[in-house]
Amino acid sequence: MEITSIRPTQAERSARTRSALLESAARGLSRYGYGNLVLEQVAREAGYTRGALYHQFKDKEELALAVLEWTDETWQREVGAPAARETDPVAALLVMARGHAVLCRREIARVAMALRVEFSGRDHSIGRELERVQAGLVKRLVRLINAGRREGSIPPGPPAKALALAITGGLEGAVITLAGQAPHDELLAERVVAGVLGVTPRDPGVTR
Amino acid sequence: MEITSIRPTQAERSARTRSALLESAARGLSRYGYGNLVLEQVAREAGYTRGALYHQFKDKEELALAVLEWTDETWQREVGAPAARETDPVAALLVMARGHAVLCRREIARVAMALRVEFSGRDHSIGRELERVQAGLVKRLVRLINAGRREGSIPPGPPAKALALAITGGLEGAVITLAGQAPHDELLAERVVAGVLGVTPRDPGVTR
DNA sequence: CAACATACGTACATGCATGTATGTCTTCGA
DNA sequence: TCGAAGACATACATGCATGTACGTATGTTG
Repeated sequence: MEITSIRPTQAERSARTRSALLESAARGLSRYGYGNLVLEQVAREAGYTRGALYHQFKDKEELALAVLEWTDETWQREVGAPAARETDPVAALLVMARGHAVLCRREIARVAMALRVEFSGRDHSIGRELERVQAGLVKRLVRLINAGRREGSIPPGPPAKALALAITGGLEGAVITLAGQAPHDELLAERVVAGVLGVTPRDPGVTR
Repeated sequence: MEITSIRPTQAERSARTRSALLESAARGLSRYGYGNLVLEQVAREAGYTRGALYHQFKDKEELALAVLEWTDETWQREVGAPAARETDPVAALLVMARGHAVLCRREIARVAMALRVEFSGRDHSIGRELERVQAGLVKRLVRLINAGRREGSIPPGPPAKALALAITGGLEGAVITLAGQAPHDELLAERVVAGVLGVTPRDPGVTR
């Protein structure tokens, strides 16, 4: 970290406004969706005008793609990485559930759901990027599920991919609807995942 | 049923076009959401023009409200009613899960999710109606959960309302993401609900 | 069958959000 | 220190979807 207070260099300045715009856009996307998102408001809530926004991003689409990338990175860092440190597959899946619930309190996890409603399955760059991210997550879940089944901690049943899809959707839906009702959101997120997997979580009853 | 084939009376004609428009709008809403829904396309896919649409509905908002009401009625008839015939609370909840999954194959269940993304929590008539429907469902779920807990078939845990919210969201999210992958969607919907409740379903998957 | 109402199509007006072009000020490199 | 480039604001042009006004044809009622 260099000295940044007195006179911010241009790169820093640019980076600051960029993240401010990204955060504002993420809030807007999760609240209103892509179609209803108005860039004037995004810029103003970040403390700028549309001029700054169009200076940083080519157009609305590229802004949305950047937000998507940003949220994915955040997810990988705050949910994916902790889960990766678990050795037991089931434990890893449950850690992901809890982490996702916690992340959702910051209402950034709704971005994916919002964009999915509007672009899922369409021939559109946002839709494709969305499915790319989703596919990566599903792939990871499938590996964990298969590992758990080989290990015997996850019972056999429907194809692992179906379980993975159900987990991503069910988890997102549940925590969004719970709207960050701590502390139940974590427990219930865990229960959704455990239920789909067909395992019984240790469930301390009173979250400990 | 009167004779309708030779010369449709005006009331019948009107009713036909109205449901055609409603169905088209429902598809459009679940695919694109409210903001991206273009009425020209809605009308054309139903075989009419925007003139017919504006004759049947005051404006876009009223159309969306009518769609919402229509989907709710469909849900009550095809999912709610069968569940109401079950005496055991847990059985009723699981029947609802399966029914919801089946309903989702017709991609009308996505309507609520799509509208929720854009209007949830906002001061808007669609948002309010959405929450009204949601509140009714949650109330019903809460009653079933409480009954099950008194009966002992559902273990104690977080507030019943939190469970109910998690069920609605988790169920919707899971079946939407599964996108009607029969037959797994039914089983996994059931597992989501069972997981949230903290019960173990009989699980005919491995047909014991 | 005549007068009227209803179902629907067509044409126009309006608003609003996006994207672009231009201008101003600050920072950077030589 | 001076010119160039970057960061951002302002002003303008364009497109597109909504809503409305009007026209037409098909039923309906006396």
